[in-house]
Amino acid sequence: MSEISKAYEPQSVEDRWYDFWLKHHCFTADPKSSKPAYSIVIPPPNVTGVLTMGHVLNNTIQDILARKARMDGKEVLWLPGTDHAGIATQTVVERTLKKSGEIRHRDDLGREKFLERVWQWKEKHGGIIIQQLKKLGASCDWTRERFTMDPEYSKCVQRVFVDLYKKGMIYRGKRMVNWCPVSLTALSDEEVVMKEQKGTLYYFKVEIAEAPGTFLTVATTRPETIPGDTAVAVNPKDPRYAQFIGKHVVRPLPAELPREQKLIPIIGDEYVDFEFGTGVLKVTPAHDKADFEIGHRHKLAPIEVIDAAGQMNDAAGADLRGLDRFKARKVAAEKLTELGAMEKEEPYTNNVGFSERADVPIEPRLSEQWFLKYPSVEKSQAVVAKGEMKFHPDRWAKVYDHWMSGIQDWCISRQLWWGHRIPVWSKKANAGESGFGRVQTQLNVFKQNGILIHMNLYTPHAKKEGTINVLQNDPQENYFARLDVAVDPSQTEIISLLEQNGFTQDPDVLDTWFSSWLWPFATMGWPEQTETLKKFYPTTDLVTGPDIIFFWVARMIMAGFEYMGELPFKNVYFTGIIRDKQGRKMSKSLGNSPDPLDLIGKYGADALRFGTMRSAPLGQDILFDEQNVELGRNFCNKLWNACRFRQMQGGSVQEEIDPKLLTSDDKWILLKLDAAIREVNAAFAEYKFSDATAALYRFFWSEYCDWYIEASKASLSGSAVDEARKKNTLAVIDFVLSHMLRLFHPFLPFISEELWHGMGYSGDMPEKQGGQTIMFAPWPKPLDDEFKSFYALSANDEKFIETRNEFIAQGRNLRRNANLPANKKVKFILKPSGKTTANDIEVLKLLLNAEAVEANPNFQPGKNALAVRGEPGELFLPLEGLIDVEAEKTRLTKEIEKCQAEIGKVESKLNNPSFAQKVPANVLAEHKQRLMEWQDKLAHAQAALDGLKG
RNA sequence: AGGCGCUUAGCGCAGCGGUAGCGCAGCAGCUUUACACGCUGUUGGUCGGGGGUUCGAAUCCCUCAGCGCCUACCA
Repeated sequence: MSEISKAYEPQSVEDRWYDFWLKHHCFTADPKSSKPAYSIVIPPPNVTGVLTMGHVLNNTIQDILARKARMDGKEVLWLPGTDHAGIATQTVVERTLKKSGEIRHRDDLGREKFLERVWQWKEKHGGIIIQQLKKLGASCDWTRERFTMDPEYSKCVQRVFVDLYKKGMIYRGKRMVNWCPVSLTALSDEEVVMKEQKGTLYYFKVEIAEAPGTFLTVATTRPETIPGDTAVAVNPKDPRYAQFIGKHVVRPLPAELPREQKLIPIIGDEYVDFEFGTGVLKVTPAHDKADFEIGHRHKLAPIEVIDAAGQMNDAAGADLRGLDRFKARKVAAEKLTELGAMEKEEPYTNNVGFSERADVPIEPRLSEQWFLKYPSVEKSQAVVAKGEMKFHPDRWAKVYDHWMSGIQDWCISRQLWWGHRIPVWSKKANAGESGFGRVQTQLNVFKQNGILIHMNLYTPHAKKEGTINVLQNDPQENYFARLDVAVDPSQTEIISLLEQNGFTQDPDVLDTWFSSWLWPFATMGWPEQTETLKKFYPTTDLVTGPDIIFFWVARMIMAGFEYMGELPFKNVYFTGIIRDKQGRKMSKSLGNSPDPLDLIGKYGADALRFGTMRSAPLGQDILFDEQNVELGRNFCNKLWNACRFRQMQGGSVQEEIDPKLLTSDDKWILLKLDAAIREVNAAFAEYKFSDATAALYRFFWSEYCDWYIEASKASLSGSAVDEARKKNTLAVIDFVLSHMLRLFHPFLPFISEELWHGMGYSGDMPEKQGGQTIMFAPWPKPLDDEFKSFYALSANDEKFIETRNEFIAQGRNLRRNANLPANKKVKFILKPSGKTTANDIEVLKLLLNAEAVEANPNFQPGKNALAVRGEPGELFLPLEGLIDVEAEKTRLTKEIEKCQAEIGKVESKLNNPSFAQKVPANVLAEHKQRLMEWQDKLAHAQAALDGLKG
């Protein structure tokens, strides 16, 4: 073993081993391997993103799982990659170009030039996060890194689109969608987050045209949409208003319009809640989802008054035209007041949908979009409900089930440029044109030749091939019919035919999640039945945040069933959310989000990993505190020094252990190792990583370092070193350390590898199973019965050391009671209770920090000698007048009180007649035993107190 | 508004029917020859409130309160 420094310096170690692993292809998965498969696909981070604490948590867990699986002898594929993140990436590039003054709008560049710039941006900033993941130690198979806009991946996306189109699952429809006036695109329901907003509820009155002087009062939060109102609705069962149904009211805005153009009907609709507001609802079909449906039921043509960018249009009238919708709200309210229509304004809190990305209120807007009816819904829902796919923690299964039950069609088109362009070519025809007969005939030739091609003809009257009849009752569309042709973009012949005939490709791109939902198989070479796909699909575990359970997890399950006929993963681990010390979410604006790379630089990647895992219990949010990382650093340093200590003892490495030479301490630590292995295994089985780290922490620090190593010094460097015994102790130490390093490896990959080699433990391992790297060393097995009986390990050894340690703790206590500083060496006297070996005495001396421990079976304590009693006998600390009698009296009195309290508790139970009758025998016996123990302690303390007085 | 979760020592958590525990912080002492990124000792809690079941409740049931998350078209 090479020379080892006093403190662990991760910086000099980590890069070296990462390069080593890469150079030796340790992360590369071999689909031809005969080992059982274990696989994870990474939740692809945004290609231009940077590493956050959330990524650290998520990817550390994946790395732990992957590394553990390798040590378990699995063939592991951890498949990495990045996501093109349509809106986020496009927004960033657009903003940058605007900021530099290069463009005012993306149209200034045009689609192709703009996309060139995005690709440039991606080349420049993309992949930073990949480098950062490497710093963290992520053991991804980088040879298989994928990007959702890779050519092969894009083909998968288009193929799936065309397939679902053919199946009639994808359709085009004019619907109310969530429109983001900043990103200028439609969003799916999942991309809308509800936020509580403080606003105003405006009450205004409208006159009933047929009954002049009679008014209805309407309550609204959005007076700016009044010009878009096409009716007021009341509940037909509402006795106050039912009589007015069929009459008309005069809409107050736009003010300049003549009265007869502002007459709108009073309609009856069960949707209206007569408890709320005034029970009269204004109906704005163009700008409200519910109103749209009411409008639809009553055949009311919508009036659009807000444009795509959220500004009022001409139809909104002279007062509002050109204003931003929020400015318009105020102006509209003022106008109502001015007109004398405003009755009152009340402060009001309601929930408003915000665009997740742009963080502005979305505007419900009628527009033509592509929708997907989800495939394989029932199967996907059942697989979790039946427990064939497990969620950890499982309460998320309920959330999933609930969402799947109320699943809505997915709006998959986005009015963006960065993404997968929708592979549909279409042409509209006016009523006078001859239609599409010629093109259809030509396309049918391709179809007959088995080339993927699907058509939908949209007309006001006919339905063909699953057509959705969108043109009916749509006066805004001025064409007669449209032919949509979905075709795989690789079919260039068809596309040129289409384009020659005046067809153009749909300008929109697909929602980013429409590509991510294929991730588990599209990354593995689908639709080819590749070796990789056969070996590694379905994947074993998925690790992700619960915030994307609908965005991603649910959709992957459905895509998995639809295209692979099988679930995409067997287990889903949902991490918590990383928050700051005060429990706030990490965010850029709060500045409470530490840069993980800074932390790695300061403390090391292992420290960051360990600190994070230690504080991340399953199913709970994580409060990030740099102190945890510091603790991880301290832990690594302790591990480093524990190994350094072993190294300083010299001797040859990993000798055979001779059962005959084992001390009780040796046996004890072997049993503790066994317990630790079992605990860590149990924790892994339940994905409880914080339990695993806690067990390792306790075993290594408290049991191994604090007790075992200190005790073993008796054999290693005591007054009378027995060479054979020393050699045997070193063998035990090597045994424990070599197991421990392996247990640590998934959590602390770098330092464990460094020490594995540094200590020479790799030396006697087979090349592929630990010889080359600890990564493939076999995961420690619990000690079996054969092992235990060969080394004569028994519960008695464990019990003996445990009581001995308790005894030592009490002995150390004597010092404090006597106010003796730790550096004052004192002599203890032991009155042994049974056989006491020289080694036992030596261990006592070391652990008591004593000048000497004198064994004297006939010792008669004089006055002022402190005493404790335990397994090895009675221990005395003679003090000859140095003792602080009062302090000791206080302590003993306190102890007596404690004993009496406990005795009281147990006695009151035992004296309860029904207790003895009803309680199980073992519990009764245990209580009696407990009573005796406390009584014994009481007697002892009482005697000691009496001794002081005497 | 519904659903889920949480409430145990200053902080973060474990325990989930039979003597309230762990880590960190705090306090006191210590250059004990692996480690001050350390060692030794140690102070903190009627387990959110109330009621019930039980011989026995932090643990099971009911109820109230606070916090958090998710779902939802109440203007």
